[in-house]
Amino acid sequence: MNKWCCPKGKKSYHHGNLRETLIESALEILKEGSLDDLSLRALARRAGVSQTAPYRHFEDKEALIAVLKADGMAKLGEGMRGLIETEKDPLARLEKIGLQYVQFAGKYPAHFKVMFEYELCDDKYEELHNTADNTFSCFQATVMECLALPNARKIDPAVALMSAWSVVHGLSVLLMNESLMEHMKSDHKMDMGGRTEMAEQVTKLFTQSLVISS
Amino acid sequence: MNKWCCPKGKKSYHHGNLRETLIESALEILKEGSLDDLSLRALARRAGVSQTAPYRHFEDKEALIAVLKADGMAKLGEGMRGLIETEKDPLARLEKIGLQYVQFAGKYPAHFKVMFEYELCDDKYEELHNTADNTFSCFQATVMECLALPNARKIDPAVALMSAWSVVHGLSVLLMNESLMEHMKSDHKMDMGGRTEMAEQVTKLFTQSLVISS
DNA sequence: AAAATAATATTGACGCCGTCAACATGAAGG
DNA sequence: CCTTCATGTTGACGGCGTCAATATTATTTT
Repeated sequence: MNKWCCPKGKKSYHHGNLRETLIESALEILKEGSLDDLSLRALARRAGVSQTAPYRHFEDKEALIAVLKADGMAKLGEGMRGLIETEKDPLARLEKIGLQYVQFAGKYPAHFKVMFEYELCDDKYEELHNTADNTFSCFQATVMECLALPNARKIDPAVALMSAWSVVHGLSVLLMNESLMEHMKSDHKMDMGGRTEMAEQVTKLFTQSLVISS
Repeated sequence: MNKWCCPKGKKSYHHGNLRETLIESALEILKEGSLDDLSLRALARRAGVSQTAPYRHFEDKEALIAVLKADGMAKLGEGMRGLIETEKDPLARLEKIGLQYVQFAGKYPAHFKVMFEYELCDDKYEELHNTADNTFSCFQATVMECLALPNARKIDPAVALMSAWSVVHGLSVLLMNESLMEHMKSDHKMDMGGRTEMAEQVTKLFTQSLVISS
């Protein structure tokens, strides 16, 4: 395939690579814009194609969103798998995973929002389902390793998992919300420090709660 | 005012109470529908009024949203103030406040989403700013009381505050997300139990991390 | 090579949405 | 009574997701 791809930018009736182009454009928009800027029509425009062309590649807008969600989940998962291999201490790894999670949200807020705020019945999209499952397993495995530590406190695994996830997810969301952070700084005389430092300290406080304090 | 209010449901050119009607309708929609169902046109329709009538009472859609956000913040704050008066033990109170927070999100997910996912420069809306500030202070004060306890561990106040808020907010958000919860239950053999129990245990785990374990 | 088929893209329309400009109605106050 | 001003209406604009009908081109079959 792709044999007919126009060699010198000549306009041809068929685009030849529209699906990938649309996805890439969408990811670019998510990098520099907000969720509202993401419309099928805008993507079509950007690809120099008619407004309904995308429907030959995505059943509807949700199907495109599902791909973007899967892409984000995959990126999150890659980072986690990297840390699973390089950081063998479960507690230290959990802290690093948490930091990574928060930084991802800070770097790509719109993409992060699509991943977690755009709801769709996602077992309808197999790739998304599997990818999310995979990424989630990395996180879960690390928490479970922490609970298996000799000095671990006795905590219900489900509670530990939800707690860990809630901390990093909540922190990600709150830090992304400018007006909330503005409240903290100006009106309550709180020095929030940098994103990274805050994330490090918050995750550290959490991991400490998993083991017997020495 | 209101003198001209139609006494027997007779249609009159002037509605007489449109602003409140719109707000109430919006709150109803948030109770039983999703955020997408909330449009100025739908509200106007529901009030039996033309599509541009709302613009005599709200500069634009954001201004209406600001009112809804303020309303939600006020309700959250009321609950917190109630607990400040009835529960004097800071740790127990923090747990109850956390539970309340999570339950609010569970009961009114759409309203909760408007409050935290619909971003707007909210110091443009004074009432919202003040209400949010007030509610936030209740939460902050409780965390600070915990840190002032005799057996409190030494934790940076900003870190403790962000941690506490992250836990309850993150948990609220994750529990609201059906597909994420579906992942947990089906694919990872986790029993999440009920919303309430999970919230209780998660917040308890957090408050324990604030004090020296006995 | 020619004809049939399937994939891909286009045009035009529909009903939503937020919002604006111009106009209509009617209550309030001199 | 007559003006003023808040409140409501009509009609329009551009944007959105999406559908039906049509056109163009790639691939496959004959």
